[in-house]
Amino acid sequence: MARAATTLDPFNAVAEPRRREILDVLSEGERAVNELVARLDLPQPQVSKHLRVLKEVGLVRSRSAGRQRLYRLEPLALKPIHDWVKDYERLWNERLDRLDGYLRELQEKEIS
Amino acid sequence: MARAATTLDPFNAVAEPRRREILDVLSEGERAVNELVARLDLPQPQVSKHLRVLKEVGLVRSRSAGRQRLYRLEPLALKPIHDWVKDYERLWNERLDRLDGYLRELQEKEIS
DNA sequence: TTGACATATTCCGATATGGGAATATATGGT
DNA sequence: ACCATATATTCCCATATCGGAATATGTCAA
Repeated sequence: MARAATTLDPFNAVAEPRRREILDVLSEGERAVNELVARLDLPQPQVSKHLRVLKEVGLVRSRSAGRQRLYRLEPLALKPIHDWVKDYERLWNERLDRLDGYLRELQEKEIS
Repeated sequence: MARAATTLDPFNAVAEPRRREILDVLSEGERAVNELVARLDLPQPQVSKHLRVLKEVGLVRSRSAGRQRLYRLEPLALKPIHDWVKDYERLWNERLDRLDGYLRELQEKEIS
């Protein structure tokens, strides 16, 4: 077995920087493949392929409009990622607090 | 070129479920490879290999203690991921709000 | 129907990945 | 020095990945 399929979960889908860029653009609103290609300066097939992956994990939805295909973000599909990292936020805040405390200590010594 | 190296950024490192599990255990505190192996029921070499990746992206640090090697989490290295998804939180909350509003509307109609 | 435009799919090649097994490299105890 | 324990590394394999190029599919317009 190689790496887990990108299509399985949002973590994998989002591991690809280009796909994150696509999502970033879509966070501004619905966009045609066309516009994404122009915006990201990527070959059209690559964009379509990335969109396919994003769609399979439920991160985007699409609808047809004339000969264009409009993609929109499905932000809720990112929640699992958020939920996972959120728990770690506490940990690094504690660390920063300790660092802060340490710096204050140093400063007091300096003053005295 | 194939997929970007897992060792490049935390997004890739964390895309692997086993590595997320390792981090989850380490979030409880420093652990020896030994203990991780027992906890996760994985072959020792795999654990060491995953730890290597996590170390290269700065997600963990290690220190020697006798013949054991203790690994500890470096939570701050997860912040880039948090920062990225955080911006989307607003979007899905808005969506949920609209859904909520819609449900209230329905309810009011029902009452009247 | 034919042609232009928009998007999706397929085929190919290079590469990185994760797992397994075996082995190497510490380090401590006797 | 020798052995046991703890961990890291290496080798090999099957497979999935991304990129590029070419091509297929779909849709509108004249």
